Order: sequence, then C-alpha cells, then structure tokens
Amino acid sequence: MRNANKPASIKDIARIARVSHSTVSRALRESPLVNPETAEKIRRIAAENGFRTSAIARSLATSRTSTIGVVVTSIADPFVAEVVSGIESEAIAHNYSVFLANCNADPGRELKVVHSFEDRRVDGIVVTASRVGALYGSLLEQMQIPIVLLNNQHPSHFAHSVLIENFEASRGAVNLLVELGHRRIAYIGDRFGYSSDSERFSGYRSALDEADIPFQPDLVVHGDGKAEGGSEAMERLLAAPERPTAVFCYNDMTAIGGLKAIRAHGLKVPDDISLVGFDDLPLALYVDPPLTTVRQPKFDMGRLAMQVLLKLIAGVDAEQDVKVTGKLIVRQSTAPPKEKTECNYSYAPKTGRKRKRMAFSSSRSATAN
Amino acid sequence: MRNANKPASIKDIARIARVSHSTVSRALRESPLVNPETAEKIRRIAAENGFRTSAIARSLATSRTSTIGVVVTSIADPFVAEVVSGIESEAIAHNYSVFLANCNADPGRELKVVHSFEDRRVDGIVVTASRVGALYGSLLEQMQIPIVLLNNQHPSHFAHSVLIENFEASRGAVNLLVELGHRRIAYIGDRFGYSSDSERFSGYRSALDEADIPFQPDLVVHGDGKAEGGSEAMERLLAAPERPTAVFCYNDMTAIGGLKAIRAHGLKVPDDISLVGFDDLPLALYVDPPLTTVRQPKFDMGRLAMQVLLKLIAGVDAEQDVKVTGKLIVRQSTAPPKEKTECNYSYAPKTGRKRKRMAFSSSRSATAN
DNA sequence: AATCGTAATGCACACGTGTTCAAACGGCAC
DNA sequence: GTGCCGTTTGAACACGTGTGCATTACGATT
Repeated sequence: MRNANKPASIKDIARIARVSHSTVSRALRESPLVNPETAEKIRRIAAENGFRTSAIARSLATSRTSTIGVVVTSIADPFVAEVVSGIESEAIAHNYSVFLANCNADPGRELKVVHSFEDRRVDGIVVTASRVGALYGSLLEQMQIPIVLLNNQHPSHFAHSVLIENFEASRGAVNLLVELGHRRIAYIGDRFGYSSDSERFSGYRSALDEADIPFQPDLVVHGDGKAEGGSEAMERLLAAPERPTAVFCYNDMTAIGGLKAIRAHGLKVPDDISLVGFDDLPLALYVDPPLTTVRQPKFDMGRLAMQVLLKLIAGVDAEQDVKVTGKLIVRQSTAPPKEKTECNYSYAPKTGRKRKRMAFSSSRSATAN
Repeated sequence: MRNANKPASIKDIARIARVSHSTVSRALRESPLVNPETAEKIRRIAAENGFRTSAIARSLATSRTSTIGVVVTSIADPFVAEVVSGIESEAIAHNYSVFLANCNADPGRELKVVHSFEDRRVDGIVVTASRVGALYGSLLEQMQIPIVLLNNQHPSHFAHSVLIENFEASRGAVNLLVELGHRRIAYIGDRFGYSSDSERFSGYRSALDEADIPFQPDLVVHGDGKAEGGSEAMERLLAAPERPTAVFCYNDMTAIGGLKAIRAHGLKVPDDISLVGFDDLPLALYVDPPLTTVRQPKFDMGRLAMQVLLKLIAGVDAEQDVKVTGKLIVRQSTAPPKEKTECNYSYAPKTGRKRKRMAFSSSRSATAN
C-alpha cells in the first residue's frame, strides 16, 4: 500500500484514519483516553499497512530505550554464553532488547564499548567477569546508568554485583576429596590474580585445615585458566617425587588440560588421581571420565543480574551484592585413593572425627522468580 | 559540572561555548564548515563535560541506526557463539552495534524478535540456522531491511545467504574413511529434514559411489543432532548383526553421543570403529580420542555474513549465495579398520584403483578481508 | 434552560540532532 | 566605492512519537 522506501509513520496512519496523530499514538498504546471503536479502526489500519511504531522516536520522546548493554570477555566462552542466555531470556520477558559486545579481555576495548552503550542511551549495563575494578567508579559518576557486575574480578563498591560463593563452593569440593580419603590434595590455580582464584584457594585451605591436613605449598601450582595451562601445571605436579592423589582445579578447562597430562603419563582418572573442576561447562559431561565439578548456575546468574538491573532501572533499591551458591556435581572423575605406600589413612569412616560438616547443597539456588 | 539527572545535550554545550547548536553539531562531526579554532574549543568543552552525542536523536534525524540484529537459535550453542563472535567483530570494526536475540528454534518467537528488530529500525539482520523458509519472503516484502541468512535450513531465494559447502565437505570426510580402507561405512543423520542433513547425506552417497561401495540402507540411521540422539542411533548400528567399521556423523554432538555408546559396548575408537564428525566444535578437541571432523570456519562465516550485510546496507549488490568450504581436520578418532573376517580388502595401497581424487583442502577458506 | 462533568479529540510543544538556506563578514578585483 | 566570492555562523525546519492543555460534544444534574 505504501510506496515503501521510508517506513510508514504515525502521521500516515492518522491521515488514512482521518484523525490526528495524537489519537493514533494513544490508540496504539492502548490508552483509555480514546474511543474503543476508533481505536479498533486505527489498529486495523495500522496492521493493514504493516505499521510498526518507531522505537527510536519513542525513545527520544520518553528518554527510555528499553534496551540494555551486555559486555563480555568473549561470547565464544561457553560460560559467558550461558550467562548471556539467561540475561537475554529475562530481558525479552520484560520487552527489553540487548546489545552484545565483546571486549576480548582488553580494558581499553571494554571502555570503548561501554561508551558506545552510553551513546546508545541504554537503560542499563551488565558486565561479566570484568577485570577493570576502580575504573567503574569514576565512569559511573559520569554517566548515570545502572550497572550490574557479574563475577567481577576486582571487588567494587561502586556497582551492584552478582557473584558465586567461591569460598563455600571450593571448600565443599575439597571436602568431598577429603571424605573420599585423600590426604595429598593439590590445587591448580589461576595466575592472573583474580579474586575468584584467591577465594577458591581460601576454600581449599579451609577444607584442609578442618581435616587437619597440613598445607603443603608445593602442592599448589598455577595455570592460565585454559587447557594448555592446566596441562603444564599438572606436569609440574606429576614431576614431583611424591605426587598428589587428588587435584582440585580452578576451573573445568584447567581440569581438562590436567586430564590430558595425566593420561599422557599413562595414569588413570580417577584410579590414580582424582580430579575436580569448577564451572560445570557442558564440556565437563562429555570428557572421559565425566568430570566431577562445582556447578555455577550460569543461566540463573544471568537472569538474576537482569532482575537486579531492572530494579535499579525502576528506581527500586536492590541489595548491593547478590551471592549465589554453587552445587557440587559428583561424576566419575573422583574416587577413593588407591591403597598405597602410606596406608595410615584408610577409607574407613572416621567415626570420631570432627562433625563440623558444611551445608553444601542446591538450597538457595538462584531461581528467584 | 552538569547537575546530572539528564545527560547534557548539544544545546547545553552550545550555550557554554556561546555558539549555536548547529555549530556544535558540525564541530563534533569534524565538518570542514567550521572554523578550526572554534571547533577545537567546542570539542574541549564537550570532553570536559563528558558529553556524548545521542545516537538515538542522530538516528531519528538521519534514519540510520548503525545497528544490526542477530537472531540465533540459542547463543549457548557453541557453533552459534562463534558465528556471533565473528559477526560482532566485523560489526564493531565498522562502528555498528549488534542486538542479540534467541528464538529457541521456535518460529513464532523468531517472528517476534524479527519484529522487535524492525521496531528498533536496525539497518540489517542476520539469521543463523533458520528453519522458517518461506516466511522471509513476505516478511522481507513488508519491511525493507536487508537480511542475510547463515546456514539456513530451507532454501530461500528471497534473502542473501552464507552457507557451508555441505556436499563437498562430507564427500571429503567419507573419502578419508574409504582411503583408510573402510567398506562398511555408516551415516548417522539428523531427523528434522534440514537441508544440511540431506546435503551431507548426498556427499556420503557420492563418496561411496566413487569407491564402488554399494549403498546399504541399513547403515543409515538418524539422531537428533545432539548427544542423546547420537547415542541411540549408534546403539541401533551396534545391534545389527554386522556392524560398521566406520561411522560418519551429521555433526560433532551426534558423534560424541555415538562415542559414548561405543564405549559402553566395550569397544574402542578408532581401533574397532572409526568416527568422523562435522562442525569442529571446541569440544571435539577435548574428547577422548580427539575427534576427526570437518571444520566449519564459524568465525569467518560470521564475519562474511556481516560483510555481505554491509554491502547490502550500502546499496552495493552482493552475490546471492556465498559458499564457504569446510576443512577436514584429521585427529585420532579415525584409523584403518582392524584386519577381520573379510580380508579381501586390505589397507595396501589400491594401486590400480580409480584415480579420481577430489580436491579437498583449506583452499578458498573464507578469510575474505 | 443553564450548568456541570465527562469522554473524546486536536493543537502545540518537547525530545536531541542533522541539514538546508540565508545572512554576516572580510578580502579582493574592478 | 562597488560588486563578487569564500568563509563562518545562525535560524529554521525536519525526523517520529508522547503528552499537557484546550476544545468540542453530549448527557446528566440542578
């Protein structure tokens, strides 16, 4: 009907319906101020002409865009992808659209994309696994946009955040190894000084302390959070005179790298060495053996971040830090240690031991509705 | 400096600089029409006040948003994630921002998000692995927005598309198995009637034909494109009286499901059965054994789709269908068949055989710049 | 019958930017 | 001095929508 080129405007519809553009605007927004009959007529005409009201013009008039920006390190990271999926799901349920931008762990790039979001007048921003901590303080001052950080790697008191309980989760994971009877438990950390690494390391130490297992610094090595670094770190552990019987890893990718190194040495998981990861990536289910790991409720964390953001946008105050609990998923990469040289510690239930068990279940899972 | 609340506008800057808002607009856009000195002064004042020009208002004035929409089945799909990464990379290099929307393989949802993109006046749309074929014909008529389909699952003559050469790629993959000496080669397909499945199946048949291997219908079964379906399909193959020595799979996930089933039967890959996948997901590298597969240049396909879209937006005409070639990645899931009952076909080089080798390399890889 | 209240509609302005056109200014050639 | 041209600037309008305010119409109330 239209000769195309330019999309039809509200005034075109008004002309056809013989009313003012104000009435059309009201009719399409279901305003009670307009006569039901004419409203129906207008909506019919709009539909016939394939009219869609311009969100751009509406945004200019209302100074709200119903749009949020999501900045991630890399959308190709499976962890990130699930988080974004959760964000998007919650966003679309509230008629928000999401801008996505990779920053490839480059702080300069991160700054740039945040500015591009500012230009686009997004109503809010979610940043996953940001390493720029102090930056957001002054940035936030300048542009008045609500920001939610998800698993941010530097403590920030400027923005709201959603984060996993690293300490509790890793303590629970290491405790599983303890209860299986392991005494020589190693930790393969990350080498970039992330707070998630230090928190998981603290959980590891805490679990050892509770089991009266002395901490041995030579059982702690560092990877790079990826498979390659995990392999190299595991090599160092295996080269030591007395190797560990279990290894707790910073994340699944280092565990998978470690798995490869263990196999290269002709050893078996879990027979010779038990392995525990962190994240529960989809991948963890498909390696051999399937990986015991701590599940981060990635999708729910994304939804949660969006929910917090929506509150901030609405002006409702939300709690500063939303913590979610991990859940230990026991698969086949963990088992009791082989009876070996030192048999002092058998797998028999340690009846008289400390009864200080820790609550570590799926309770308080992040399924807020 | 500003009392905040509302972001500063071009007029605020104009007032401070004692010029008209037109001059500010020109100065910020580096127009040659403005005196270099005053331009410098204006830019300084703008920077001091943290001013950022509103992309919303600019879009309204110019009727261009520098924005594209990407609709995907699920961003949590690793294939999709890498494609999106490529799209985003190329987009940001041209100062475009990207809207992301999941449709969860629900055609109704797909329609809805495309309409939301229309409302937002995106300059273009990329759709990955769409199943809605004919729909886009009429839809495209209504809204005058350039669309590029990536690996679309129904042939469409309405929109431009980027797609993998399924036939050639799968023929090459099966040919590898033939050359290794396999004769009983099965195919685990997909059951949803995608064109990618039928094309890969055609490639499989073609490779058999060229090797004078008779086609056996009972060696073709169907999964669901995921691990579960792959396992079930493989179970059916293994239950047959005479099982295959090699299996070509519709994609990596079905191959991985198949791997699991093979292992459950106490058989080994590649000793008892060779396995070939399709896609080269990151996962393929980490299963045991690492999977031989056809690599789709996912990132480059994303970039390519964006490049085509940019051409269409600019009004330059682009070729209707851009085809990219897969690349066979040989890892450890393939090997010559074990010498067994029928020893008629040894692995000795078949000297006198058809010399009709096919060209199947990384040539014409999609690295257009 | 006059007044009032209510429903329905249109007018006019605002949102922030881009762009055309006219105007002001200064320098130069005649 | 006058006319012309180039440079720089401002005024005005446009983009498409939302909304406060005034206006009209009409039925109900006094």
